[in-house]
Amino acid sequence: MKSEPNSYSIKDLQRDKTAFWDGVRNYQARNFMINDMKIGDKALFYHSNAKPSGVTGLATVCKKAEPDLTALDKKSIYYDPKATKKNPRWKAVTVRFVQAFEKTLSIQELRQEKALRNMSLLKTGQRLSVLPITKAEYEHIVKMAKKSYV
DNA sequence: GCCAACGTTGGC
DNA sequence: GCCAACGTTGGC
Repeated sequence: MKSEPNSYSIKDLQRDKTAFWDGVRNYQARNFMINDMKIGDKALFYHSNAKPSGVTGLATVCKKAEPDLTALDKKSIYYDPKATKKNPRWKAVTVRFVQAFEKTLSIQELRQEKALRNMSLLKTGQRLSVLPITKAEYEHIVKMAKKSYV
């Protein structure tokens, strides 16, 4: 799950404990949250447009997708004129903080890993803010994070 | 700031 | 349903 740290960072999640992942306005990303993300699922927290960009921590899904009502709020930056009360159009899961890495695993470091070669996050032109990862990819990145503490 | 690689919109 | 124009994302 990607976020720009100047809008919502892993530190913000650490402080808040949980966060409703609102503001996703892409159908593919939304559908991942609705169809594929279940309570207890593990997630990587990724900082985009950051210095450096990369994985900065771990989270877990603690609430399944429910309507994202910021789409109905005209004052919200996430307002969507096509959303209605009957059909809010957008949904989002809630995630719980698990861990903040001491050091960001930068996208350059991730690209160097053969085990992550096929990771959807690293594919050119991918712009989805919510992306699926495999168990192997997740575990590999957790291992990398542990190594970087030594 | 640049720009490639998308997704979305809307006229037809 | 096509597709040009436009807007956005995000690494660099």
